[in-house]
Amino acid sequence: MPVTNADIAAELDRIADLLDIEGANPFRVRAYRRAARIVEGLPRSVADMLAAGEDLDALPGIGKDLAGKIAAIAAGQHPPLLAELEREVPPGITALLAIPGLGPKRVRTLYETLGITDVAALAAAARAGRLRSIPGFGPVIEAKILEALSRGEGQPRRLKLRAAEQIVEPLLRHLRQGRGILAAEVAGSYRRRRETVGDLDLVVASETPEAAIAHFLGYDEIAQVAERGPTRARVVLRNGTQVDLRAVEPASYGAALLYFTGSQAHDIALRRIAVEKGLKLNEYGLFRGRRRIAGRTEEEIYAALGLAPIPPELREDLGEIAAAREGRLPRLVTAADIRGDLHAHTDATDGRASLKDMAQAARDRGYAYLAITDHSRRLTMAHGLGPKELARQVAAIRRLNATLGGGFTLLASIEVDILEDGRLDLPDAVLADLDLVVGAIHSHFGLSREKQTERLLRAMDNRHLDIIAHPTGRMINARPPYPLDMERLLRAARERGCHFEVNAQPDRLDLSDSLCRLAKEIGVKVAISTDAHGPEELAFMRYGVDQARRGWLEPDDVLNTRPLPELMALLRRGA
DNA sequence: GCCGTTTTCGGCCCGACTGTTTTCAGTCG
Repeated sequence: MPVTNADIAAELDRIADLLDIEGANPFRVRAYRRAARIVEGLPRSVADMLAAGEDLDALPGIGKDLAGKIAAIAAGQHPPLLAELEREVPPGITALLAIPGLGPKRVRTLYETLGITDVAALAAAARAGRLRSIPGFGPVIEAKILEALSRGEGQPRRLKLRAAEQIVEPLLRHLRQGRGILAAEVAGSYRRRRETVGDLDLVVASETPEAAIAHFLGYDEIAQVAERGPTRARVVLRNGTQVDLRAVEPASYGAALLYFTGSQAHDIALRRIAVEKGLKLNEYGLFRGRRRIAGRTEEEIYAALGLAPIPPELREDLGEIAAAREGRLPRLVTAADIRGDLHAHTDATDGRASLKDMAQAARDRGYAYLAITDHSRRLTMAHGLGPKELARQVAAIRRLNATLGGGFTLLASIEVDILEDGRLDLPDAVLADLDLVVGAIHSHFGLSREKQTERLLRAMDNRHLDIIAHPTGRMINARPPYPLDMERLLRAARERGCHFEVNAQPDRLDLSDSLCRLAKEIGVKVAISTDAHGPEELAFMRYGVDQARRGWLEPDDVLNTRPLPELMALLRRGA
């Protein structure tokens, strides 16, 4: 079993947790956590980078020591530091940190006074009323722990972005109706458009922050108020989502938005810049001494720090600050740049709408083209098309195009199955008649990394294949990506003139943000496609665009920002 | 543990809220 970047990040987080519980230097703990986030966000596997002879300590935030430990973990070794920590602190104890209200200090106290090392022992002690007598604890904390345990907390639950949106929209409507609320926005990872969000962070501007808090607390979906103060409240909604609201005066709104949008690493980096300039940055503004020199908008704060305004999607401390300082931030792709969709199904296979309805919906969105990519025959459960059925569909598409007019074109295409050995599921002669060919893996997810990579390489050897759809097969919160050598695949794609998809289904978002960035670095253009199975799913485009933006993609990096003739010229058959 | 056209040692972002405290530690983001 290869050691993935996620595995390495988890080990680094475990070291950080154990060090934290031991009472180590907090900056040392932070270094491990920061390294975990860096490794997690790398587009390429650490194992590959090491095999290529790259120095991990070239990454900002990773020095010689951490580079050595990461290499050891990647090689499947147990770092001596971790072994040592596990001798001193029972390793299972880190699970207690996931319980709200329990941090490293209290967890350590629980261990030292009552010998508690796991959730079951904690629950037993709390039920027996033994926590309240520990110094620093009391009856209220004991009750809160019991309540958290009864809610089954301890396992952080992250919502997919689309689910979060459905919670956010009515909540924002409620807030914006509040008297004296001048602006309201969702910040946090939601605003950065991460594929999943933990909790929701709201920021409102009001001359009377306390009244704004009171209005927020009147929202009828609130199940429990966990905290409330004059400028901040924290609640849990009926559906279990935690929502934090921060209310500030308009002069601080930009500063508060900046602070609560994060990421934390981005915020810390900005504050360091402020300190270097003899300034102080907090959620109320940017200050020289006691005088506020910026705060009403994010833009004026960035400007005062000598930075171009940084779009929320880039705020991960992954190079955006240097780019903003040097005036080389990307001009990110937007939904308005998209001219068409290159992956959609109809009721000929597993879609829900007719060819005509899908065409109509795409045209109504202002698109110039829509590729119809039904499944091929191998996918029997989706009633995949064989050569004859496909020929009939192609003829129907040509006929429909003759009647549609208005600068809109349906493209005859297919989502052809990539078989276990890398061959495509339809004969070349059939594929040659199509406008473009999208290929995808739908079976044999369990192949070794080597075999899965070879499979896709072989598929790309077929010159009819234009785009690899949902390249890693991952399903967010449900199925990990199958192991692939993505760097090798992207380099091969560039050589062959093949392209990769950013599948915009909110459950997929595949390529991910960091893989988008890798594709751009290697020079492979991507198609942002919805894989719509009905007209309404054409609207998923914006989720794909969001991921592409997180991956630093500009309009030129995206195939379907182009008018049809330019698009066709970029495909292999046009070359 | 990281990092440095001020530094290779001595810094490291900043504040709100809670509960348990008689003035503040712990947690959280």
